[in-house]
Amino acid sequence: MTTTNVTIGEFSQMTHLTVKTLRHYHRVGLLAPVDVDPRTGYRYYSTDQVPTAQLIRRYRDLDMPVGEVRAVVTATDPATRDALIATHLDRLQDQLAHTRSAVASLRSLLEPADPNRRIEHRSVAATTSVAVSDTVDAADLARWWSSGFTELADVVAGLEGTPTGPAGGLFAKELFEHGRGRATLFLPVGDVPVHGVGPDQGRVHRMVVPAVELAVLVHDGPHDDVDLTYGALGTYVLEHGMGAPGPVRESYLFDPATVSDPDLWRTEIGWPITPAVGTVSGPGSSPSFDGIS
Amino acid sequence: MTTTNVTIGEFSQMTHLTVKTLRHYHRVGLLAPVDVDPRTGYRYYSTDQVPTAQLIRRYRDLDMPVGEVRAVVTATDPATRDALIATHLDRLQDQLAHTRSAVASLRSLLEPADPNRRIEHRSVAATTSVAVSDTVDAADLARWWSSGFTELADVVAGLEGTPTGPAGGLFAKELFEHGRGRATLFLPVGDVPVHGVGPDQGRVHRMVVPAVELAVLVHDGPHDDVDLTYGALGTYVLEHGMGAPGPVRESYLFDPATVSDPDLWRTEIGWPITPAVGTVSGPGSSPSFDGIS
DNA sequence: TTGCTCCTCACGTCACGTGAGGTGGC
DNA sequence: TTGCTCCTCACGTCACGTGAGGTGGC
Repeated sequence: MTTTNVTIGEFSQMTHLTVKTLRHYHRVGLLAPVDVDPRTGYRYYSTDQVPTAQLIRRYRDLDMPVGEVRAVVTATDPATRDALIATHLDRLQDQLAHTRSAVASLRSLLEPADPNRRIEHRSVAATTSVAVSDTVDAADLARWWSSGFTELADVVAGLEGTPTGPAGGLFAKELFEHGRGRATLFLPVGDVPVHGVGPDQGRVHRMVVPAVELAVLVHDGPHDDVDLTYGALGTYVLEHGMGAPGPVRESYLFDPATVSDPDLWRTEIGWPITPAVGTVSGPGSSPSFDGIS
Repeated sequence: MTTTNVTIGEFSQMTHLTVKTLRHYHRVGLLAPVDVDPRTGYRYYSTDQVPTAQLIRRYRDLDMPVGEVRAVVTATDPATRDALIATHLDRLQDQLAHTRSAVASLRSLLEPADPNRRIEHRSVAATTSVAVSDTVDAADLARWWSSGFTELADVVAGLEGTPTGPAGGLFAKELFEHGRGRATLFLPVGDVPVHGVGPDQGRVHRMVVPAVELAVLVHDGPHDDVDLTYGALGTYVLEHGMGAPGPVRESYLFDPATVSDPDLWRTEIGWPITPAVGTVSGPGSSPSFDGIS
């Protein structure tokens, strides 16, 4: 073992980590020098530590949080380590996909605006459903949504004659206003008794989705752009002074388990409104919210 | 114009920007409400502002800094705006490329280490060169390097019998230790009088690159990984207690103007060492630093 | 001995989020 | 009137960087 202890400046030149960064990593316990002179406070690193420092640099280059880097470089079990790395690489993939769709979405936003889409009013009746509910962060919503769909489908698969309409979602306004709030995914099962779904089956429970008056606008394509439809719909509702409390609804006119291309998705957004007085609103016979009305 | 003023909460639901974020954007002057009640401080937004908010969301999704987003959304000239956007999209491309190479580099680091490469000692004589020098941030080094190469090549193109050796670089240690420092790119032109390159021609100037003793290690491939070679070389030099002051040198045994695939690059890294006493070091006849020695 | 390297400590940066404590609006 | 919405202000987060003021090592 011909290792040598070097000063922080020398170690910095060897690893291309700045002196400030090395002191920071010492403070947060990510990379401690092998020796610290108790009198002067001088840090001494071993040439042994160069490979570790190089790995740390790579992980940080990939924006892995410092806490996770610490877990990776101190992991004794290679399987644990590899799992952490794989999880992070997946995260990078997700970010890349997100960036791609944001670029596409920006391009389409900069084109001349699409003609105003048709908004309709709809009275939706209460429906018995099976549902999953959670308080979630807006940032995690997409992941939550797809795993929730799978959970629901698994439970409903064994039931007869179900579902009786398209799946839907309820999203509390705090989810958008504060970035965290209640989200519910439901599948209408009608009034047939549902064997095997008692008050609780795993996280899936029965619930009666309440009746509501909605202004409804169709959103085509992936949900990265769904804020555009919310904007158009909210503008309409508030300019007509008919906003009402309660969660926003979404109705999924596709099955994400079989339609894997989000470009083919069709979603209806329903914004709660005050019941129309002196206005004739449709009897709820449109195809989309049928399962609910 | 059927616009309506809405509260911050309503605007938040319409745009999917949180209330906290909207207040922040007001504070930093990115998106001001059309009206603020002077008595209560209540913010009121116009439904007109929804499209702008949606754009802001897209730009921020793409990690465009708030200051730039402000410039983009307040730009009156579409050409200016488009240029800002294009610049940012280029930045994203660079980041993507950087991430890709960091992933590749991580994979190779996790493989069993490559056999130790051969380090040689070399005495390099002083050489007359043309050069560009700047104090640069380490983060900008790659960009600086390629544009500097172009500048040098342009000036040298008209000279006869030049260059007399491969291009090289000098990098002050502060560049690595503090993330900012002096960097020099040079092309040896020998002792022939160089017409047209006086003391100054644009940023290109003549300089005598001084003689030095070096430990030299070859680095193959793109420079994203160059810290690995610095680590191996620095470890060797310091374990033998022969570190010397002065900038690190690089010698580029390829022409980046013609070899566009960085996988084919071959770079020599030279770390200053104390002149060998009682050790026979090569006479400097190796091919790489020949132009300098 | 000079000056170069290293040290600590407090604060700054960026884009928000958290949370306390309080008031206005329907 | 209740409680829900909105407000400000101060501080926290993350991963460092900046800069002042001071000491150690060759």
